[in-house]
Amino acid sequence: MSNPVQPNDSTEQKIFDAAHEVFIQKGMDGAKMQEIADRAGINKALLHYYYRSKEKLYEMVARAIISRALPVIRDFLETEHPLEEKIRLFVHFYIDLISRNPYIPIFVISEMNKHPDRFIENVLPKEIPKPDAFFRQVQEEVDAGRIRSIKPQHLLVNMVSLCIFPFVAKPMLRIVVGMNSQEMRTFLEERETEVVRFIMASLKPD
Amino acid sequence: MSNPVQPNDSTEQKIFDAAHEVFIQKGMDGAKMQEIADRAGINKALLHYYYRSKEKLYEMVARAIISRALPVIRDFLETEHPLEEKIRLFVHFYIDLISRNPYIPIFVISEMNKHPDRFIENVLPKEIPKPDAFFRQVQEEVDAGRIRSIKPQHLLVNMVSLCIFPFVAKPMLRIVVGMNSQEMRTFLEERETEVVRFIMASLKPD
DNA sequence: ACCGGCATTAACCATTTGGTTAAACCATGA
DNA sequence: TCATGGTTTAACCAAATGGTTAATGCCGGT
Repeated sequence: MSNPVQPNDSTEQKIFDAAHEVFIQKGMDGAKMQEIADRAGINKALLHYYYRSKEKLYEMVARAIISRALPVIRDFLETEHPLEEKIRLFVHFYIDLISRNPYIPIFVISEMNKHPDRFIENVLPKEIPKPDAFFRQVQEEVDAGRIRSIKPQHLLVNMVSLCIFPFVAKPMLRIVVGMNSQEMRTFLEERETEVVRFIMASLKPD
Repeated sequence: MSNPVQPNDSTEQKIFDAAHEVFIQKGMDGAKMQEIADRAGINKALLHYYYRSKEKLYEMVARAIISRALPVIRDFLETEHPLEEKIRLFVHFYIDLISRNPYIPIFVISEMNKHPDRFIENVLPKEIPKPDAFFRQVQEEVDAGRIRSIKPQHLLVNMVSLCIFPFVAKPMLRIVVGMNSQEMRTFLEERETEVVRFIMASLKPD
C-alpha cells in the first residue's frame, strides 16, 4: 500500500514514507504528527529533528507527489507525434499512472481546494509544462479538416476528465452504478480502450 | 457566497448556514466549531445546544448538500425521453446545478475519500436512484444500430466525467491551461454546448 | 577506554479543540 | 408581577496536538 519513492531504511526515509501515507489519505488537516511517528515506529520528537515542522514535512511530501505526475504530462506535451498517436499515448500513460497512484488526483484536488495559497506558493513547481504546442497541433488538424471542429482547450480538458474522473469518484461511482470491488476493477481496466475509442469517434470529421 | 436552503433568521438556521459555509470549504477535519460559532455570531455553547456535537452538525450539513444534487440525478434517471434528448437534458441540468454549486462534487469526493464509512453510513440516503433503466435504453439503441457500440456504464461515466471534472479541477486547470478568472468563466460556460456535441459526435453509428 | 557528535527518547509545554455547566437573560402567560 | 420555560453566555474542563528540551544511547575515531 505504501509507495516510497526510493526504498531506503534510513530513519529519515521511514519518516517520509509514513508521512506520505498519512498525508495522502488524510490531507494536511486530518494528518496527525503522532500517527506519522507511530507508523514510522519512532518518537514524535524525531519528526521535528529531521523535518522542522508539520508544514515543512507536508510540503516535501506534497512536492514528491506532484513530481510523480509531472514527467508524464511533460512527456505528452513535448514529444512529437501525429495527433491520434499522441492522444493514444496520453491516455495510455495517464491512466497507467493513475491506476498505479489513484490517490494523486484526489490529493491534489482536495488540498489545492482547501489551501490554494500554500499549494500554489510552496508545493507546485515554478515551471509547469504548457500545452501551447498541443493546442497548435489540434488547431492545425481542425484547419486541415482531418478532425471535426473543436476548441483545443476543450479537447484537452475532455481527455483529462475522461481519464481522471472515474478514479477520483470511484467510491461514489461504485455506489451509484452498483458495482462490487471486482467489477469496478475490470471496469477501470477497460477505461483505457474505451476512452481512446470515445475520443477518436468524437473527433471524426463530419 | 452563502447558500442557505431557506432564508430564515432563527439562531438554529444561522448556525446551520455558518456550518454549511465552513464544512463545505474546509471539510470535517479542517472545520472548527469556534469558527462556525463566530460566523454565526453566537457563542460556541449554542452550537451544542442546537446540534449535539460536531459530528451531528456535520451530518446534517452533509446530508443537505447531498440532497441538493439528488433530484437532478433522479429526474434524469426516471423521466422518459429519447436517448439524445435525455443526454442533452442531463448535461444541461447537471452543468447548471454544478455551476451554481461548484463545491458539491469536491466536497463529496474528498469527504467520501477521507471518511468513507461515516459518509456511506450516516450521510448518504438509504435509497439512491439506480441507473438500470438508462442502461437498458442505451443498450436498446446500440442493438438497434442507432448509436455505435458502447457499454452503457462507460457512457454514463463519460457523461458525468465531462460535466463534473472541469469544475472539480478548476484551480489546477487554470494553472495548466493558463487562463485568467474571466477566461475560465467563459470556458466553463461553453462546456454545456461542447460536452453535448462531444458526446453526440462520439455516439454516431459508424 | 573514552571522547565527541549524531540519533533517539521521555517528559514537558502552550495552545487549540470539542464539549460541559451553571448561571443569567428574556419573553410569555397566569 | 412573578413564575416558567426556552435561549444565550462566560467560564471551565479534559483531551489532543504541534512543538521543545534536556538527557541518554550509540558508534567511530583516537
